[in-house]
Amino acid sequence: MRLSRFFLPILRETPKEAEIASHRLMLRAGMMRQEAAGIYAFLPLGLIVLNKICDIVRQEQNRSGAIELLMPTIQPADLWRESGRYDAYGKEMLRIKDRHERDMLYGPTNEEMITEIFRAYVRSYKDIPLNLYHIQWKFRDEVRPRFGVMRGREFLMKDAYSFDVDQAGARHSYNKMFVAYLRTFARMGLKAIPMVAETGPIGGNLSHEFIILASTGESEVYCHKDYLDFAVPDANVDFDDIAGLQGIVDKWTSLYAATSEKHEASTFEKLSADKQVSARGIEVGHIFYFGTKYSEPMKAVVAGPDGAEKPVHMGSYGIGPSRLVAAIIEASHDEAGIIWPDAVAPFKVAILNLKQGDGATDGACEKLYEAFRTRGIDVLYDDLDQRPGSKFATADLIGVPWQILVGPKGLASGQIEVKKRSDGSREMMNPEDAVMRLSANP
RNA sequence: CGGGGCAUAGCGCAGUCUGGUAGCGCAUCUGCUUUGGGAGCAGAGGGUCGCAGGUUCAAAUCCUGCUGCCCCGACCA
Repeated sequence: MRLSRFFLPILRETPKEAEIASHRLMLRAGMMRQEAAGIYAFLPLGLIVLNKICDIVRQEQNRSGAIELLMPTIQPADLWRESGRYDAYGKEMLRIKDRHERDMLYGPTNEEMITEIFRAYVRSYKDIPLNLYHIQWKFRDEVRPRFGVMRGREFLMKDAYSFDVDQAGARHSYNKMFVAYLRTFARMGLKAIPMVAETGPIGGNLSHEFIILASTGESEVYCHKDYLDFAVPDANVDFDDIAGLQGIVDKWTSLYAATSEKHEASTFEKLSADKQVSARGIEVGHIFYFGTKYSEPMKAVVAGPDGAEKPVHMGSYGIGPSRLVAAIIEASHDEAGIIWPDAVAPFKVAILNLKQGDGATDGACEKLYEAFRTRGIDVLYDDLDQRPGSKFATADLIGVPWQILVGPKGLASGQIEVKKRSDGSREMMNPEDAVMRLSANP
């Protein structure tokens, strides 16, 4: 992408409403724009990142055997009357009427609808287990939205729903998501720790929140330090290996880890002092097993081998991709701006033409730009007619992992400078070597 | 939902107390000079002062009502 043809409205000054780093940086880097309290438009740079996050989420959901569909944002109220949640959900649910005065709502979650879809088609135990997910915008009319997309009212959520014949099956489905989540967050460069959690209005009795540690997090959390060094299952993990998967989950739940709601100080304090981590955290995922809470009232039943119909055992599993954009920034930034982990970086490489209009630098930049493009590397070419200082500031702000500085100084000896955003290290090299180096492991 | 605050140009702000026809920095546009960490000079454009009433010869400024947004707390992917 040529910066001169991109839409990147960066701000030099911080809008006054932004208190925390991710909110500030997302506004300054031209990633999003607030349209109302807790409601944001994603601008091109923000959307690229959001899509990369969704890609990773999708890949890991698919790897675990979950199947993607897409449900609507607007739902009929009658579905929610069946489950009893139309009255129970309260003011967080945005209720609307259509032109025929029918009660509708903007979905805060999709248990009812997925159960309706399931019961419409699935009749036999032979057709399950089944895990269906979608990535769709949700609306929860939060009392007090804040911190940008960290706690917005409209937010993107990946929500998966599992259906099993019995509790043991549901447990395995739960474990699949547990392991998929470990992999998902690790691929984004995050250390997410599963913590025992309250089940909230979703219901059920087995639940973990996936929390990343960050000083600006909204939850108080307590955990064993060793979790920070646990190895995440690799891509070859066998999701059909019931015992193997249970082993992974057992390991990841063997040590103390709880949010403040479930915190037991007496247990926590028995850990040796150097293993006690008491911190703030950001919830980036939440998984639940809730049995027949919805299948029973909504009559989602399957016939067993004996012909008897029984309600299915369900679980639901959420990840907030829009919140993850902010969470990743909270976990990875410095004074100058964002530092994107490679996997979600909007561009891997930024070429900075330090003397736009100069034949030598223009030529070298164009050649580099073409070389990266033909190799399929996401590259941003800063071809604006601006001074070097502002180009450095922009590149640092938007957090591209690798910056290639092309100026007369280096070109005099046929070299360009490669700067690594994460640690600021720089190295002079030939353009060809830079292309080789940065194309090596995509 | 309780408590506090803010609303003036794209962004950050001054002007409001003490009423007199709106200003600063950055950004934008034009020209020239610059070019390795947010350039300099000269010029230009851009605002029904959140909305609606009221007081007054005159309202960004005073009064009343409304709306939006932010922060702290209680609740939440």
